[in-house]
Amino acid sequence: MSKGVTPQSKDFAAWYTDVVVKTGLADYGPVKGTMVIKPYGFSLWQNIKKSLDDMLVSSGHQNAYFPLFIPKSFLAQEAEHVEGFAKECAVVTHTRLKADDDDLIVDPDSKLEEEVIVRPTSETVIWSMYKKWIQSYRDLPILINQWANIVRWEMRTRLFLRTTEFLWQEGHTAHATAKEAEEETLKILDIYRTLAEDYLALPVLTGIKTDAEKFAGADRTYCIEAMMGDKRALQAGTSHNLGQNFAKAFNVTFQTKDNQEELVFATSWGVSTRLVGALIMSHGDDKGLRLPPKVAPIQVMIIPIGKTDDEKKQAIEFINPAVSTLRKSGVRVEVDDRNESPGFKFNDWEMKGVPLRLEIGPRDMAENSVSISRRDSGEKSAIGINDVAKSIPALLDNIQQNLFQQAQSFRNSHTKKIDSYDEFKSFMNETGGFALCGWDGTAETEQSIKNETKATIRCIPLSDNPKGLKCIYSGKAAKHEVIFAKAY
RNA sequence: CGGGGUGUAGCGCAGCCCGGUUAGCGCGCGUCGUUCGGGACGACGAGGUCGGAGGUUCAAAUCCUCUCACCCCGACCA
Repeated sequence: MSKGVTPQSKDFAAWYTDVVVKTGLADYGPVKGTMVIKPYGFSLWQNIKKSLDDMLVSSGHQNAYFPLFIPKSFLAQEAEHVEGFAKECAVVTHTRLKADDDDLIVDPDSKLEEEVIVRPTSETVIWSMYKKWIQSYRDLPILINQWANIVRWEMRTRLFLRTTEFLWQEGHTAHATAKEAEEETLKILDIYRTLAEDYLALPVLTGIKTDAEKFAGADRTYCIEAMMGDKRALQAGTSHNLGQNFAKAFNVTFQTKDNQEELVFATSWGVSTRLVGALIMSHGDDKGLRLPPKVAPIQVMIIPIGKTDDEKKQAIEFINPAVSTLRKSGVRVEVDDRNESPGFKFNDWEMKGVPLRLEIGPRDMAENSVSISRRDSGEKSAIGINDVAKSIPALLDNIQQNLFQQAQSFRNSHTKKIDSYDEFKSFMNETGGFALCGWDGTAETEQSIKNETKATIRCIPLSDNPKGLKCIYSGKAAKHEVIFAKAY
């Protein structure tokens, strides 16, 4: 294995893969498009998961678990939904294997009467259950979330960004009124924005998807969109207002207070392990990862330095009281006592994105201090041993803020208002970034622009104000001011 | 499914065109010793049905045929 990772400027895609594999976040699985999330990557995911789960639970949602397998017929119940997912479903057709000479073959006698699909998302199975659970307005709302794995048999995959199987959470709520469902959809969008910005240090645009880009079966899809280090857009989370579409498909009605029968209103929403990819691509640099402290598996790595084992042991003893204090206050601190050279360890933990590194050697101990390095800025300084425990939380906080600000100013400096299509084309082909443009609201315009430039409408920002704008493509009066970008 | 490419040690590769008997190199790995403040070094050592099947030949990693797998580009993709 060569040292370090491919520089971003040389090949962003190769840099990304290098980072994921060499830092031990994930590895390729044996089946095409699958990945193993290794302990370091899983720990990162669990920190993200914990942050979001706390917010979901404290906003009144409950966790539950629905089956992996769905009757094939369920998918067909909602017309747009089936069209959206049919092409990427794993289908279970048999239940047994049998020996055939030296080989294992599918036992033809075990063919299923009704084939079963592996969930690509759970709306259908969940709504088939909600039908049983909902009779009266008193049964509403239902606010359920599940943490699960799903399978979408995509043709082209990339670690964390698009894998055949991935982990996510999917919320599925049922409401008595359209207003309540819309409020829920927006509440979740705001929780996702908070997760991205306050925990992942990832500035996001919130907006609504065009009909072409919305979820198959939704009335409206809201999303958070982020800019990656190569200026391409990544959809980081979606929140759908499903209206009464799934209630119609599964015939889920309830009795109102005044004894009327009405269809239930629904929402669904999800974020996935793709967020890990978003973190990597928005904060990473040529040395590797730069993890935001709030979700970093290790926040502080301690490197003892000494010519002898004895000196290293002294260094560890020197820092131990501070380590205990930090751990008690919830800081994730580790000591690297591997038998490697200090230089190797510095590079290793920098690649792995640990926010703070403490070096302790004879020189530090003589000064009664420790050397401290920030991964975000590369800054190094010395801190008195007695100040370590109290300054580190503040430093971690500062790193969290700084990563957010760097990502935000990067995005802002690559976001441009454009009103000529010629400029738009060269922006998409050469410069790259987010283009803020007028759009006439037609699917034809959207499709033509996609065909000609590969740029898509990422979202109609919630702050939409098309007054006086003209469509970048047709020149007609703009219906919306939208964000165009090339996306993952 | 179209176009291109690659399969040789855990990883990255050379050898193949022009067949030759013990198949190499770097990294990594093991043991021991010296090192240790920005990717240390030495000695010794372990590790291979050369993707698979068939063929040509005295002889195949190398030539021929078939086959499988994976990667990249495209089409596709909430």
